[in-house]
Amino acid sequence: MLFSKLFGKTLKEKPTDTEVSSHALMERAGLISQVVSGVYSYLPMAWNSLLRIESIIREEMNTIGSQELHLPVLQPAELWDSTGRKDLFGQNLFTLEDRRNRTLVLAPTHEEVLTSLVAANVQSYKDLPFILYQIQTKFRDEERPRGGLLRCREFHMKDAYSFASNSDQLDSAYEDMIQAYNNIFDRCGLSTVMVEADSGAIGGKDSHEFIALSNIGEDSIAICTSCKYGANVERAEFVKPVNSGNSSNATPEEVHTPGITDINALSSFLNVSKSDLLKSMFYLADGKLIVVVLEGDYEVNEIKLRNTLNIKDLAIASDSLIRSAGFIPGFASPVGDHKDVTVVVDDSVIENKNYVVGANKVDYHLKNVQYGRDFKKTTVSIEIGSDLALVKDGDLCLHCNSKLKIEKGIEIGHVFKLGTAYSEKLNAYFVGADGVRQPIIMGCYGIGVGRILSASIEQNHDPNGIIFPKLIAPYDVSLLGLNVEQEDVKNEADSLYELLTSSGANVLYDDRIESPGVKFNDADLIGLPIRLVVSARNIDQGVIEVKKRSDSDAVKISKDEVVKYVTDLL
RNA sequence: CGGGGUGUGGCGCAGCGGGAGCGCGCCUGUUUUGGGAACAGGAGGUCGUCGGUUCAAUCCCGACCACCCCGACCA
Repeated sequence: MLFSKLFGKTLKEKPTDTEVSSHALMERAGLISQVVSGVYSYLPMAWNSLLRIESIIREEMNTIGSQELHLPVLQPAELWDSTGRKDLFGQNLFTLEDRRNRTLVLAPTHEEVLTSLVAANVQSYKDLPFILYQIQTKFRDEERPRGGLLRCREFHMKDAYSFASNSDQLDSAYEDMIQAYNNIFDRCGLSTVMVEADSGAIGGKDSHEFIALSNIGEDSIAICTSCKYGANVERAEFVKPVNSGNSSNATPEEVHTPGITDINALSSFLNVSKSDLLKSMFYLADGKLIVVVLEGDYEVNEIKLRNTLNIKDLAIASDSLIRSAGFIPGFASPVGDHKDVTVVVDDSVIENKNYVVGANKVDYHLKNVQYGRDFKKTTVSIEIGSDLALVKDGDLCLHCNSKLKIEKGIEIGHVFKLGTAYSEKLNAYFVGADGVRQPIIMGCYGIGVGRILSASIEQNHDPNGIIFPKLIAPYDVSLLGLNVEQEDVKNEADSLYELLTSSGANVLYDDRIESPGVKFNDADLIGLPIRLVVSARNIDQGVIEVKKRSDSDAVKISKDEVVKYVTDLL
């Protein structure tokens, strides 16, 4: 490719509306251009990269025996009603009407269409198992798109679905997929970790996310510093120490605590550790007031809370609501008789004794309070020992007791064992060897193609620009002709371009009449893996200068050997 | 959905009740040539939209829209 013909201009300055570096660099290097919030045009260089990423994905998907197909974006809304996901996606679902006033949706994902397609094509266990996948544009009306290609409203995603007649087949597809994902991210130059994930409202049992570590990421994960455990903080579990303190059965006693309304103040006022205090958090859950009780050094994990109680709408309760239920904010606790309130207790509270809790009376707390005797969980059918606490940095790993570390990252892949939730709703059944009709067991597996590009740039850049991993770079080589107005430079650069191109390299040849500084800076900004310099000075020495974008120094290679040298690096 | 910010040429920005400007980029010419060259000349803008105030609005007032950030939310 001749730089003089390349569509897409580089910019000297960072565009105003870009905050994260990958986004700014992609705009500056002329890779993408925003059309509206969360929607981008991919210019030729970005498109080259995305196609290379897609072909890596295809290779790895095909290697594990998946078949590619292509499903529509435009889908009838009723299909989404049949699984209840129209409501679940809610505002995030783009909907439109056709000329006959039929409501259609722009698909945010494809479980529904594919499962109904499969339902019509699978009758017997002999038809199973198999994996289907596609790379498709998806639409989600995100409330807050951000970070360029990191969170878009229109984006490319690879989605794969496995269909099995028994759980061994599902497990095996899941394992194959994990292996394929690791290969894909590896080849794309990404450093990722696989962690346990929350499987959400219609999820199955197992679910893992692939996270590209990055401090601009929107996901937080807890990783064990010693063993292999890692989980999204949404579901991360950790050791909750049992207090060794006194285990006497002292009776509750009021303590005067004037103006002490929060855990930190109470802890220092009474000179007891926060884990000896109980925190009562009030929520409005699907219209009902609930109080979550946990030790003072923990925060409520709202995802765990939602999952445990199967809550759809969850919000912090207002002070007025708390008061009207007979509690005093700041001095509230579940101790006492509270008919209309559901009490939910974190498992850390079950074993320990002699907590300090609010007295439901202004300026007073109670000490020597214990679960079971002085208050208990009410009504709801949760098992004792529900874990409702949010992991924090330094908590201990349940598996090896080492410290957990909290990291941020970008979710670039997600795998789920869906089970039979979709096949039951969409009537995708098969007849087993025993003659019994049963639902197909499913898994689903997504990868954000644009997110791979963004995350990869996020992990691979320096102050001068992008440092493209070699397998996903838009071109392999930047060939700079310095002062190509000089005939010998132009001839030399032209012929090197021909030689490299014919030996299989994808070369971006900077043939522009521009000063050397401009060319060096653009080459750094675009960040192709290898840079070659042809100049009068180098011609005199009979060499071509070769520099890897990731290295700081260049090497001089003789003209005759440079093509081999470069193609060996590819 | 709450809070904050910004809308002026392709990009980055300044400005101001009465001539729409600067830097970068772009075009032409001359000189230059290894890390964003110099000089000269030139093209390019309904100042986000609508309404109001005023003799006069890019500027003041109001509404709306768009975009960005923080939070909430998010298989």
